[in-house]
Amino acid sequence: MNVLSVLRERGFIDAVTHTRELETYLDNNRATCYIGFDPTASSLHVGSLVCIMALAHMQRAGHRPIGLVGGGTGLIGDPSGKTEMRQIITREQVDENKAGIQAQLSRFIDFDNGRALMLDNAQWLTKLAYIPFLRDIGRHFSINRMIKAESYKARMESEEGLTFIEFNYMLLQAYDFMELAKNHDCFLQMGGSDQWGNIVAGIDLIHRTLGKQAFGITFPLITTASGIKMGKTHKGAVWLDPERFSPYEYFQFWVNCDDADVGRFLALFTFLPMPEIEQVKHLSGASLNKAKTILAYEATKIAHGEDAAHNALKAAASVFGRIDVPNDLLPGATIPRGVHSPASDESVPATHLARNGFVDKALVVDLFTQTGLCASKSDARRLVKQGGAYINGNRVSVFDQMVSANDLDQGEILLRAGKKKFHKIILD
RNA sequence: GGUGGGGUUCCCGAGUGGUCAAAGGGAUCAGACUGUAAAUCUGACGGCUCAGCCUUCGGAGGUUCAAAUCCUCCCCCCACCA
Repeated sequence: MNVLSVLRERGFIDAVTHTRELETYLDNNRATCYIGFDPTASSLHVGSLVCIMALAHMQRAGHRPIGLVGGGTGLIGDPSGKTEMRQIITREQVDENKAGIQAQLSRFIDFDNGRALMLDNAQWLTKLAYIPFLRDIGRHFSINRMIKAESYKARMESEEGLTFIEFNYMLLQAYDFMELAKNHDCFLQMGGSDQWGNIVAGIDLIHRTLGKQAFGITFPLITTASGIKMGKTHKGAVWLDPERFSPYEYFQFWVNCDDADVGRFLALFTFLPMPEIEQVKHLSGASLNKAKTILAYEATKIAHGEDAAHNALKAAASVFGRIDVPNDLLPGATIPRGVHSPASDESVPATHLARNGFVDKALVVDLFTQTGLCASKSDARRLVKQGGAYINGNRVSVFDQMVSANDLDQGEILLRAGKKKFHKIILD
């Protein structure tokens, strides 16, 4: 089965240009393809995961992915799919963020021996001279056509308007594609569906300047079953950087996905074989939770490694109770099978505090605030008042309760806010 | 550059001298129900030394017993005109 079919089957495809020709091209070439990533943050988040996984699939199929960091375009800001102007970032920030992104991508893609490339469009974009650019590139673009593009239309009609530099984004991205086609033999660009206009513009430019056929694939915008863009939580974006978003939280993010999303997410965000995933779609009720566990495990393993996935699973079992992973469910998964019993472990978020004068000195509410479980002391009071605060599994009923000696369990205290948020206090 | 309209608590959006920590909706959080799901219902939703007090309504001043609401200057956004 060729990559295109794999991607199609797993739900990656929103639109494809020149389907027939692209299929032939992929069948007969060790193709090079690219996706651009914004260097607006030092970490990628699950919003980019579809793109990342697509690159990984391309590599598995023997093609060569290029991760292009938009160090040059990041200085401008893409208006596509945005309702307001994006903040322009500085050169220094771009460089810093670029490093973080490269490191993360290498968890999903193998960059050894030129099997994949990491490039930065600042390399060529910052060298452009205005007049030659207008003369050689600008002449190929029709304003009439551009303003009809969905990405610009929305902004043209909005109150915010569209600035001239944003309007140039399409030309720059098309130029990127042309540059990659010329120097790296890259004739396939992929991206989110909001990139369609930009990708097509690049294909056009390549055709006009190099006289060659290039291709484009776009991915659907992944929304959750409840209709919101995937990857947003109360804490903001779900980052791939373990420093910003721990593997435990990452694991929990997947466990907590909507029932209706499990099959779709397994297809998109794991490499498990499709026939097995099809079986999951027949599950319902509580048994679906086991599939969520596997989804979480596999996704965490891909992003953070096997050890991290393992620890997250253990941590989940220890705070939420035993987790049973049956042998016959998604047999292709590498998750440890059987019953995972609650056991003490190190993956629950923890805070170390000095033991001295702790007992009968520390206010329970303060602990909730200090550990970040509550945003403020008022928030903590509220939590207690509404019965959502627990200390070692016992509900806290009075807001000014002190920590007493019986609250210590081998020098540790397990705090819980609501049903799912845990934090451990360890006394040194 | 001119004229007009705006900037309100996370977001949208009421409020045009006291009854305003500020309607309503969304988001979020907690409780109940469950399966660490969804939907639903209930409650909360600026901070604190919490039945009281303190700080918020673009910024800085001013009028007043009292201002998000009135006045002055400044900053920013939008529309139309040039």
